[in-house]
Amino acid sequence: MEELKYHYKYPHPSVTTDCVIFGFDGTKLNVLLVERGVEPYKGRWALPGGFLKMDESAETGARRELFEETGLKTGYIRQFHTFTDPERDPRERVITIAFYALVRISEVQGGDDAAQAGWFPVDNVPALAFDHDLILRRATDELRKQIHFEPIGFELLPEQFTMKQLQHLYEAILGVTFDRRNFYNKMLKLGILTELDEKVPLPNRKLAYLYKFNPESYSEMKEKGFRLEF
Amino acid sequence: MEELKYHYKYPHPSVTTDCVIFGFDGTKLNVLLVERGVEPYKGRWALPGGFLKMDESAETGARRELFEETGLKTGYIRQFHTFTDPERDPRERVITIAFYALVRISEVQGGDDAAQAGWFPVDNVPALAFDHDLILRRATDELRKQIHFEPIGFELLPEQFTMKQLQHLYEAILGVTFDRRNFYNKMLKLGILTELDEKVPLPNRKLAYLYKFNPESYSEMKEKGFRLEF
DNA sequence: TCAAAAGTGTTCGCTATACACCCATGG
DNA sequence: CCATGGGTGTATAGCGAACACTTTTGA
Repeated sequence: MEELKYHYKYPHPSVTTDCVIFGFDGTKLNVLLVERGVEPYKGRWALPGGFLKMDESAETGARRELFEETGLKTGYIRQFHTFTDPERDPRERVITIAFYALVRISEVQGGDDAAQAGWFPVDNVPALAFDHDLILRRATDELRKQIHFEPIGFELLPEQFTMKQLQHLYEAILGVTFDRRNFYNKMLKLGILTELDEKVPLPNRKLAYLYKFNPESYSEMKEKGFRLEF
Repeated sequence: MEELKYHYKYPHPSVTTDCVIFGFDGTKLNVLLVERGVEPYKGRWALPGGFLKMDESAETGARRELFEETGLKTGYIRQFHTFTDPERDPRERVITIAFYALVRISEVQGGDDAAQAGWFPVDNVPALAFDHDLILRRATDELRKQIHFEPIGFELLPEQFTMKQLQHLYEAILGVTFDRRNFYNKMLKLGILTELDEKVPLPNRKLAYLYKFNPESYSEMKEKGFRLEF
């Protein structure tokens, strides 16, 4: 029998973190899922996550998971909701603190984890374990809200990108289409992009300007009380 | 010695909910605090909160706390962040799921709780127990963000209110001042207010129109894809 | 020379803002 | 009759949305 070494006067729930890892493949918003190797929901796809250690904050725990699954040590990660339905885990009471992370698919290394992992378009995922469908939906909603007010989209693109790539990203996240010229103007007027000297040949087509996100000028604007709105 | 009846293979944190209860006194945004009767931080003011029961969701727990402190069974309540710093409680590992609630001060009954409770202006609270200063600050920030996109301010006012009261509320929350005429026009154009037939005499002055929030027309607009923006 | 995609500028309508006068009430 | 504060409308500027032509390159 297992040794039960930890004793409390009152019952305590288990606490986990789960992480919705978003990536962009140039066309669609994708999410990284892992296949469960153990019961319950063995063989089902699920969000990467795990138990919170007693000496780490939730964000530290979520970053640990992120690293274990993608090999990435930086990147945007944000806590967005804690899921606490008493029935959400069939075994015992488990509450989970949910995060979403934005990563560059190209920089992702296979996880150390033996678990099978894969990218899926967010609008076409298989049935997930536990309440992870709900968590994914909530994360997508939050990302959509967030991108109106914070320049987080750049975390999903290479450091240097074309305007068209950026437009596709916004369109994929928000589920709308923009007029190309208006999008260009609006983005440039925000003043948070730096135009690079180099141009890049598109897939056997002509040359396009490259841009990069300019965090300094964004911080500057934010300090001056500027409220980004896209 | 206490009886330790609950046993686990791995250590589990304690989980609490804390609730930032906002009220509006006509001039300033206020928060309900309770005085702690036990160590640690005995005698310090703190946010109402308590341990999550094993068979209730976090929101149910937070509503229970809300009722115990204010006697209110309805009202707006929203989870906004979970605080997990390992050092946030000096006794043991405690994570807290934080909510904010919006109530009408006038409807608040004294809590059943023996604890001393009181309203404080959010910009002038005493030093709080634990990390409750931080939680309060974060709640205020969230409320400010939220009120731009959701018609939640009405939860803080009487059912019937004058335009001036509504303006004062928005000004108190956002920390700005509005032009009276523009505020009137903007609010009325949103189409979520019903003008009542009755007028009310202001404090020994003339008569003013009364309005009430119209949730039906708001739901209708929301379904049509209208995005409220104030 | 033709197709595909990038770069660029103008017009128009709407919305946000700034602003002033009249009226009702109570003292 | 005077002071206080509520109710109302207009003029202007800035922003967002709609929109077309030219240029480059590879096939």
